[in-house]
Amino acid sequence: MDLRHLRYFVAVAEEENIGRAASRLHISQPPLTRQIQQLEEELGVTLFTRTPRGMTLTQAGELFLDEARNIRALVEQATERTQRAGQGKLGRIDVAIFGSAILDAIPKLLLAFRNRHPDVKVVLHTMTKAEQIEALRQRRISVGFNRMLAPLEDLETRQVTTEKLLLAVRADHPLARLESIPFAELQHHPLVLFPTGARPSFIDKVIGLCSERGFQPKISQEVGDAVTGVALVAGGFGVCLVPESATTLQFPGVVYAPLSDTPPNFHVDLSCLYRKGDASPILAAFLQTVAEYGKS
Amino acid sequence: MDLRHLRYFVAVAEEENIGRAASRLHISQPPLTRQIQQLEEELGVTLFTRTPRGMTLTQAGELFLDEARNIRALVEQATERTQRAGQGKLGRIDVAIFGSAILDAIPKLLLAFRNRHPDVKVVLHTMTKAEQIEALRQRRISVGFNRMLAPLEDLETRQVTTEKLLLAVRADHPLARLESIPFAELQHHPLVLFPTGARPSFIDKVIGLCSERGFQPKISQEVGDAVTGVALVAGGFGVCLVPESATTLQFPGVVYAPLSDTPPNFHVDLSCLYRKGDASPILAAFLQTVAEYGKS
DNA sequence: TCATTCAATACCCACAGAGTATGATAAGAC
DNA sequence: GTCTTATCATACTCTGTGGGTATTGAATGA
Repeated sequence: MDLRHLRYFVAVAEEENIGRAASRLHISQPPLTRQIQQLEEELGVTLFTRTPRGMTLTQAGELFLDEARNIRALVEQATERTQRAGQGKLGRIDVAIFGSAILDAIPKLLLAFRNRHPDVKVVLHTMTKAEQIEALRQRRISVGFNRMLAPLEDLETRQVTTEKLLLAVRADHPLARLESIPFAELQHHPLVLFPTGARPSFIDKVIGLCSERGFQPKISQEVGDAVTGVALVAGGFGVCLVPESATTLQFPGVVYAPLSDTPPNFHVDLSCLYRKGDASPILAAFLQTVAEYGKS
Repeated sequence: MDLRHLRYFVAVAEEENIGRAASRLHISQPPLTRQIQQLEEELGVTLFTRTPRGMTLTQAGELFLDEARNIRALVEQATERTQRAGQGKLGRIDVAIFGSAILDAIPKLLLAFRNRHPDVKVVLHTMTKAEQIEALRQRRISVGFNRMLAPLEDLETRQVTTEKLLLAVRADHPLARLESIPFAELQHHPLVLFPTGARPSFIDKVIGLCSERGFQPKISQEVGDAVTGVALVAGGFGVCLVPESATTLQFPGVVYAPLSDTPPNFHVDLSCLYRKGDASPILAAFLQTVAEYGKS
């Protein structure tokens, strides 16, 4: 039995006339007769009673008509859904983020993707950089967001945004009174750094900027994420360089001040990471949104 | 797209290897490759990622696998149900009965049929003989039960049972004292007759039996059915000839007495009536049960 | 570096589905 | 009653496609 048999059967059942059904199906009458006979023979059931006025369904035929319509509808639905899945419009994507990445770009980006692909379920996982890389290789996630990504053999990176850096200081700190803080000032104040864990990280970026200017920062404390870092600034542990997006994090008694006289490349990138050669259409759609987001 | 495509696709998806899937399907590898390619092309969707180790489903492929399995299960179920319908094991049959036919044979027969064909819904309609004939011609029913059926052009009859006749008399009636009542006694007592309506009927049977013996019965009253007839006997309207099965109808103050010295053919048939050339397998199964019931 | 193991391609054959022409049958028209 | 017309079924031919064999291409692992 074939889907063709079902299509033909439904046509004949609806027209109650082989000739009309044949022309509706754009074939001639004899092959249609044969197909119906074949179907009946294969089922071992008489589906129609033949009269000189046409064909009428038997009771078994009525039942089979219902079933045939169901099957055809299901087939249509299956192709439609599969095609949507193939276009990245239906399905699921697992995305890794890191602690403070949720502060700015990521939520906007996810919102944009959700609006464009409402039937794609986005599952978020909070992971460190090392965890993201492993999860990508094990195919537990399709894309991860992070900073300071070094090139890798099997993983591709793409820059999402770039942000300049600001200094988080206590409101009652002497530096807070300045309009903008000269970068060199950093050598005189203890620094809170983040994140701990996998290198290279934002920590190395800050240390690198300092050494470009010929000094080594005084490290007051290393912490896991920007939130904790700013909290320690409030607690008097020193000052802390943060990406601009972290300023959405308003903390009582802490202000974010711009710096002047900064070294070149005084900014930090947010990138995403995915498997080389991953042909998933959902990933492609996701990266498409990422790219358009980066432009704006 | 074909059911074959689905069958092949499921095999490949399950084996994750075209060669193994091909041997499972008892075909060689190249045609299977081509069928899968065809399917992908028709859907416009990549269902598998090809690796040198085999084929693994894409996300869209996973979805399509679900759908394909559903469709195949539905097809299987459809053929199975249709075949059961074609064998008269599934469906519905509309059966007409007349008033007092429900007294004996019909319920037993329906019970036997129900037991043998539990998935066939039997719908009962109470109709007079004329109504049954019209309903049969209009295909509103498939079979009717009645007595005294004359041969008809387009309808077939089949005898179900034959019953002898008994006389319903009041318990305080002089005849009730006799062991058995000589038939000729009937000419001295008023008779209650049933049913009114379409001729020939049971009434004609009784009158015929009397005239065979050379007398005309005194007709006390004509009523619609046996129940009313026996009720009038209880009320003193006279005596009433009833088929044996009516004795299940116990009425206070009425007894059923056998007759002696009866004319030949002193019994009445219960027959069923159906369309000539009706090929419905459910009717065939029903008539099969009727035939076997008649034997026992 | 070579053997192994996949899928993909090239090419051929046979069968089944579609076409044309015709037959069989019953219902209406006159 | 006869003829026409509608229906479905059959006979026969042809072509497209599914399936077969042989081979190539690509990647992995010994």
